Amino acid sequence: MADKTEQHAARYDFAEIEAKWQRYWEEHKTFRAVEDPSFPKEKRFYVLDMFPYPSGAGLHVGHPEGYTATDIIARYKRMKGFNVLHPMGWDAFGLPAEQYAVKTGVHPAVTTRENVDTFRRQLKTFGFSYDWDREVNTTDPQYFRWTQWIFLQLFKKGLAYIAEVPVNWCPELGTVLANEEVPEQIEKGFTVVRRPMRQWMLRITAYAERLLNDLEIVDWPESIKEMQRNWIGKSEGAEIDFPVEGQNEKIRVFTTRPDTVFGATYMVLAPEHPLVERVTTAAQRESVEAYARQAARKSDLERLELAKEKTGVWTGSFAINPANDRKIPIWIADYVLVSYGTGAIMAVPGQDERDWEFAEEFNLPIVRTVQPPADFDGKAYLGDGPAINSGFLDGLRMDDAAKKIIDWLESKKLGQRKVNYKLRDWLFSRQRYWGEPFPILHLEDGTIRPLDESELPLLLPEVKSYKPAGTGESPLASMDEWLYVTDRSSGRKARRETNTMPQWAGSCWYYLRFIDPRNDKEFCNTEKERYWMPVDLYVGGAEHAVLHLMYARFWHKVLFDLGFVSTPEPFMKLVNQGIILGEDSQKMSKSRGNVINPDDIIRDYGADAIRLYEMFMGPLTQTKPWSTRGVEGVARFLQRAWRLYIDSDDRLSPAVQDVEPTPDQWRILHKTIRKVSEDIESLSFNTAIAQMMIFVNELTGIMVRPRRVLEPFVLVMAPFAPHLAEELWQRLGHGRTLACEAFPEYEERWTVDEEVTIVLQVNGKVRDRVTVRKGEDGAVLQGLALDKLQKWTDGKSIVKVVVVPDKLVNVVVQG
RNA sequence: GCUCGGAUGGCGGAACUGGUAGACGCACAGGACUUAAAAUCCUGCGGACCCUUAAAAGUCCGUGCCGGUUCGAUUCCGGCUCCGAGCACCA
Repeated sequence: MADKTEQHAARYDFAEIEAKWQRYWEEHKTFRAVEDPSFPKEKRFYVLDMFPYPSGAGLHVGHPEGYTATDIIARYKRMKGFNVLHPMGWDAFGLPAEQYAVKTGVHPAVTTRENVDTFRRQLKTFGFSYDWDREVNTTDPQYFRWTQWIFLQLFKKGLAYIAEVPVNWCPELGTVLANEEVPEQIEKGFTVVRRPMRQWMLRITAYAERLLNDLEIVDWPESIKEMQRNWIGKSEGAEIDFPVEGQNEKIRVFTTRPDTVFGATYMVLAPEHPLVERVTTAAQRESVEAYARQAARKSDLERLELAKEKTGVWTGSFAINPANDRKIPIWIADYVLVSYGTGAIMAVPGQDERDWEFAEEFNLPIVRTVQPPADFDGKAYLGDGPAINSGFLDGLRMDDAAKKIIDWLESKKLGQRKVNYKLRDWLFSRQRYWGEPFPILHLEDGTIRPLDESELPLLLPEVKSYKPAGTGESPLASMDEWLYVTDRSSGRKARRETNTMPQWAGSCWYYLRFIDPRNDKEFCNTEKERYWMPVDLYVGGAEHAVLHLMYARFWHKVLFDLGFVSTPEPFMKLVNQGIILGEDSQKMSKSRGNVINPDDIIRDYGADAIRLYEMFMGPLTQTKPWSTRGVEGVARFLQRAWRLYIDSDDRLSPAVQDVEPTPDQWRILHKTIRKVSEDIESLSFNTAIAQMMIFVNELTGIMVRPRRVLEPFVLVMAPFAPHLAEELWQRLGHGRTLACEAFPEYEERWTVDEEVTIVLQVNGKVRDRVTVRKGEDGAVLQGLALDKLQKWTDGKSIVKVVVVPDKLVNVVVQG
């Protein structure tokens, strides 16, 4: 039975202790990172969180999940002798602050500052070991001058250009949206229409191949890599020219199956295709134009819903299939997209399901060019059977046929091999106020002059209204005194670019600014960059799988090509933390009323408890529901751990003694060190915590608790529950923070038990167990087993005995 | 439709390269302490059956479903079902 003092031990005062150590770390700058050259490259560790957008709602419990994981890693690595860079900052440009400004007239900078203060205060209450001296904010002119500077590098390299492109225009927001942003806004109830506008584009397509290939060299979740691969959408095939009958025009198509060209029985142009007008006959003009108008009006959403039905109109003219010189009709249909390939297809209904449906709908001929399997009863067959009805390709399989037809087309100058990507250039401008202004002047003659580096940062002007100008331009367009300037070099009048950059811009390179955040000569010092890069571990939500992670990789590669950074990829290892659901297992939302505020949890249970709980809930990468009962559980564990050391009178317990630990105590300690170290390395924090609980359970109730076991355990807990650990460390008589103490090493011999339980099976069923010393001879085990298992083997013949030392004996019998 | 994940007690989850399924925690039940409650501590806790005053012991079933490989399968293979995420007329 436990003694009286233990039963009535005082609760440890987490509020006081946590505040005390947070103050200590801040005053001593415990977690400041310095580029100390005495650390070899492999002993430097850059662990990064996806920095948050500081919303007005403050931190939710989802934020600290990833942040706690990286903090455990950061603290652990420091204790393992690494020089650790672990920074935090704010991705603070964005729509919410601007929309708030439109409503209230409060400058977004003011809102942003307030929100950042809240976020910072909240994060500090978790005791995260960030180097706060490196804090950055994307809306700080000293930050975005370098965002503008990088844009200038892109511009000079020809990777930024203005184009008249069909954009996704959102009238309610008064801005265009990137393709990637459209579904989200539609979901919110906004309308999005297609409309051509002059926009800044970034030539990300120039990097498509490298963005695809370099996925091989990063350690990312397969699902994220796959999403990026799909987004880039590489496909190999051929472009083929189809002459238009009776006109000096040809229609170029892209196909991944050039081997099926003999089966092309008609052609389809996207309604927006530039050749539509010229190939349309007078008789068909009216219906073609009506169809094109209707297609243009369809929103993406409608296209999605109507995806199943095939519609289209004949243009009245014909093309010539270059493979067999047959005359085939030219149609327009919205199932062909102007934005992919050449915006035109050769339709091969025999092999393509969509073409098959269309051909059936409009009674167009269908010719099979690939032999389907004998039992095939479907419609379009896309397979790799031998070619049929294909002239000189007959009998060849897909790959050979494709090669032969491409060679033939190339020799006749009718087509060539072609690689195509789904990836489009990045629409980079927004008609908003709260973003980085482009460092660009438009001269009267239409030429574009980039600002000089010395003219950066180009600040946002103060405006009277944050509303978009309504003309499709940003609010900046109404600020004449800002807008019109005299160009320094030419002395001519110039107008500033009124667009601002999208929110993604600042997050494309922030991980580099953390390396050298106060540098006013360069965006990042080259030597420091070489010191820290690449990011060793990057943790954040899966919602950034394609956008942020693709854009940042793109900018990084540009900077790499320009010699500004030393690694081809920025983020070597990526981990997506899972979403935390409400207690009702539903997504947390205000309307459901199931939102958990971390401030409340810290107030009631302490920062160490919420940290520990969020790590104990389950695997980091998994979606899992919140349980405040669960928080109570880990809070109880922390109390029990505390009471191993501290008595009810709040002093070091007399049970903590300088005595030699028993072998069992050595074993539980070393097993714990081992399990926790290995689990931290593999980010299996939940099982690491389970092991710490086992340790505490085993030592609870023991009257004499050796210091030589308790002290290392404090260090083991430290990455998870740093406040509690620091306090215990101090009370054990240590003068300074444990943050840089060496993490305990385990001794192999203490991680194995002397005795093991051997399972005795008959025909694979467990019948008995026996405890023997570890390493017991197999023959002895077999003898023991046969003896113990007689009851089940009597009267049967023993076919075989399987002996696995230290594990089991399985007796196989018959009869 | 395609791609990628996943499915284990009342719940969250554990299980090394095939070798004791259910660690750890939550909930629940019983008990100790208390005038009482809270807190704390101790014990039990997958299901069915058998037996018994009770307990122990025992038997069978059990990791989404069906089948296979194996002395032995949560783990490997084949085929399905359901759930989640992403993509979606990409030629």
